[in-house]
Amino acid sequence: MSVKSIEKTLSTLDFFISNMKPGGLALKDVCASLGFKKSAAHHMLATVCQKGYLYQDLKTKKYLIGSKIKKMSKLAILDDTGFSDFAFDQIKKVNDETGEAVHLAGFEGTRLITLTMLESKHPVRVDHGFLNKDHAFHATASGKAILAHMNLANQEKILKKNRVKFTEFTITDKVTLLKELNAIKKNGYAIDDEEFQEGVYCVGCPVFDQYHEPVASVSCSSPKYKIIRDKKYLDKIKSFTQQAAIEISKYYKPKKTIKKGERKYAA
Amino acid sequence: MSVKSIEKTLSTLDFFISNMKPGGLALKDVCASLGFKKSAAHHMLATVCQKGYLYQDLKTKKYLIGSKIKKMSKLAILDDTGFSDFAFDQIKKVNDETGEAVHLAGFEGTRLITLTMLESKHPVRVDHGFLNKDHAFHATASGKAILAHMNLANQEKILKKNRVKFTEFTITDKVTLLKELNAIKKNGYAIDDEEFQEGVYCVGCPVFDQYHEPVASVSCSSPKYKIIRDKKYLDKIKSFTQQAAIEISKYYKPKKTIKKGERKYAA
DNA sequence: ACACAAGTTTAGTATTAATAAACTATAATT
DNA sequence: AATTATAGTTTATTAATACTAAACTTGTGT
Repeated sequence: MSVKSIEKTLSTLDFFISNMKPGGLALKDVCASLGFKKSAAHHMLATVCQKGYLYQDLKTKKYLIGSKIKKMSKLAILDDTGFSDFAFDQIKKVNDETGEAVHLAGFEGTRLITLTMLESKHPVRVDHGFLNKDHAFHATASGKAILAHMNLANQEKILKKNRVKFTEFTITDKVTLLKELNAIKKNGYAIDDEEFQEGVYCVGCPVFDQYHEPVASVSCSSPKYKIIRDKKYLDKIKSFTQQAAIEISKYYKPKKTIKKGERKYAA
Repeated sequence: MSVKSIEKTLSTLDFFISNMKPGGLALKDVCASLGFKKSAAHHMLATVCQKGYLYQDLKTKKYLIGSKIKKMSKLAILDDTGFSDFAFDQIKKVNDETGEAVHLAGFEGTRLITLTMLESKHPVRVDHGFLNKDHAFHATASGKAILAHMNLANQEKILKKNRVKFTEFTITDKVTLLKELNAIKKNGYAIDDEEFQEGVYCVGCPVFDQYHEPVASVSCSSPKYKIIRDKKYLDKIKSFTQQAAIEISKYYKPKKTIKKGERKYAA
């Protein structure tokens, strides 16, 4: 079950984060974009302002990002960039060698999150269109690579969530998907053959922590026609992606600087 | 009117931001601290997780800061540090010359926010205990300095909000406060004589934008006994604080780099 | 293996958030 | 300057929803 007024509120914050304009956003803009009644939206925004997450300009009546959200941006808690930074060199190597888009994905509970990515020859470290966006576990090489190595209980939790059909090749059937995951576990890499986007072929390899629990994945995407045209091209991508994932896994191995005690399992 | 479920949710996010622990926070911790029933809290947290603002570790069941919040911390929208950076040198000068705590406060709608502060000899640029915290307009030198120079309509809006009595010296009576504000406007500086904290005496001066609208204030706090002991000490503090406020106001004067058009009024 | 603690789910009720309409204030138009 | 239009705010009502309580499940420690 979910609490609807919270959903609406957080969707509104999402909207502000993605669509902020210099002078702020007007009530009617929020209503128009999110389909709220102005009265209800007003009550909601008043409450959000009261808590300091937004604030309303006294003259223009427009809503702006409040101090609470700004405060968040300065918090040390959020600095978990260590892993992404460590992984970056490896990600870059795959990008350099293949010239294709490379992604590093992590997961939070049942969500798959893009931590870092590199576009074909164009490094994009801060592209908020894709970065931190959550993706489908069942329809991506990154997702399946992680999923395959998870314990069955957590696998189940993620698969229980809606398995959206993105293309005609998206595997939505549970049994088929479980077979696929088994194969991935044996092979050590996952394939996304136009399952998320048409014409896009990806290879994904899992990153493990010190307990050999999957915690992230590296994936490399290529236009499918290249894969078809040159059989060896896939082998090349596969090998570099796999190597990167192995190297990144070492982040969890030698160093004892990582939190000990609390973290006995994969996230 | 305010929406209670939103209040609770945002209070919960506040709680996570302020009280986060390495392994995350447990449901029972949230309930114990905020006085929620576990069932209700569970529904709420499930929704917040669904929206990606938090997430739940699959093994430990503890709740952690989600990607949405992390994403916020990387957004360019939030970078309004220009003003604080410009002001810092002036703030520092007051701190160097007086050795006392100096604050730069701005405001968001009807809230007074600490933007930067310097402790006696100990520069604290990132102290989340005080930074970005919102303070009382009616009981601080910073607040009254801004309030005095505001237009009456906005003054009214802020004064309408609860005027809490912090000490026996806090002015809560509206008529008395309005007289005080008039005097401040004439003098060009505001005094907080133990109105917020006992034994603490502050001087506050307004910072104006290009339209001569008050947008911020500089304040300098001193233990009251020093003020009593040495009459000239107050003059010294007053003079440095005032000078800083005048200098900081220049941020809005010459440079045309500031957003033009949209911002015709004070925030 | 048992008991305890923490988290999850469910169904029912009472509170609450959304509605609609009236009102106010501000901006645009003639 | 007066009028109309537009956006935001407030209020009372009702329909919906979030909270409660209790049963259930899962996991942990003894």
